[in-house]
Amino acid sequence: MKRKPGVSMTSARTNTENGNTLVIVTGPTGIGKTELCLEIARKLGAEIVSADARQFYRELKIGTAVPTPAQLNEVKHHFIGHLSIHDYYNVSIFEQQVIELINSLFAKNPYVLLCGGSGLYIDAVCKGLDDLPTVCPETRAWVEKVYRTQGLEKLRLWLKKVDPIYYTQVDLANPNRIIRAIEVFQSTGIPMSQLRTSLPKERPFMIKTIILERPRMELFERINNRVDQMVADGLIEEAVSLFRWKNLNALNTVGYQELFDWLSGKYSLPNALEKIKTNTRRYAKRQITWFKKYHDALRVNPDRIDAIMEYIRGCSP
RNA sequence: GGUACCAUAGCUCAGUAGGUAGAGCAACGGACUGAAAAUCCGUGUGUCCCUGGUUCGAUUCCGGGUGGUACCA
Repeated sequence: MKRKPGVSMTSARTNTENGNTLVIVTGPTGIGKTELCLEIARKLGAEIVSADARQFYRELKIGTAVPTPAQLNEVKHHFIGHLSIHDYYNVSIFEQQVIELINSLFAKNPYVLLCGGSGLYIDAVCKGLDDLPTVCPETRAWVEKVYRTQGLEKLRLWLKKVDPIYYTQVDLANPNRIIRAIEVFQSTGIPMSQLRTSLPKERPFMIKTIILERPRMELFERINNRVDQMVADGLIEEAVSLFRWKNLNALNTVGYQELFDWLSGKYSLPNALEKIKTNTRRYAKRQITWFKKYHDALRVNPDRIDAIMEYIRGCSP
């Protein structure tokens, strides 16, 4: 649960002998990652790997602010639109695929860009995940059904019985965490608390992390404007076309759920659009909180391209 | 111009039979290991419009301003 003090989150154990560098560009949604990454990629001749867990899905374009076709054409991007919303996917698969990919990309260029705002996915690339099982859908459905029919307290008691240690560590108000721990035990017979080591994996490359920042008010204004732009670009039509799949996990996403609620008659369209803005702002806030633990990163305004390039090219991280 | 009503948190409003105040939303802070744009936890941030008066004490009662709304001219 608690991370060991002093262990870096983003470049814990790296082998820097070969000089290969993974440049991570992250920050809250709407800060300007896409534009900046494109410019960095041009300067370095590097390719871009997305760390944005919603841009994976090819059906989600407008609402997830994927790069334009022109941008995608100019610089090679990976992990954008490589999945359908009907596919199963998770962070662990991402970790394996990205590590494999970037190691092959280093054969062409000493720099690879990892660009996106999904903190858990970035952590998976930087320090890896423990060897936890991916459980079969039946097991999850079973545990979920117990939660729905018998409530959270029932799950807590279940967890207390199968993993009393994790019971004292986990957020007991968060159903997702408890469900996960139970399903891990049910499918392996090993308690979650034994499988979690939290030991960072060694990566055969250097990591430099850039966290983009702007004044809060400026960021929120950009977010509000971007939502308006998405609507002008056809977000509503996109949501309407996906309405029948509204229960898929990939569509449990800001920008879609609010419009689905409107389509279900829950509230008016102007209300739905206002809620998209609010929920996007909250998402940005959660991201900002997450990135606060990246202690060894460069925190910079995306306009300061010169400082950013100097940081990337500089000898000392 | 006259009459009535209103003025309290960023917004919409409640309240204090006189003892410096609280809801919703917004906002802010935090957690996070295969659902992560997900999921979950925590926090009131206030010249109670201004100014005199009464009072031990006024956001509350009274007078006068100012601003707003409605109706009458």
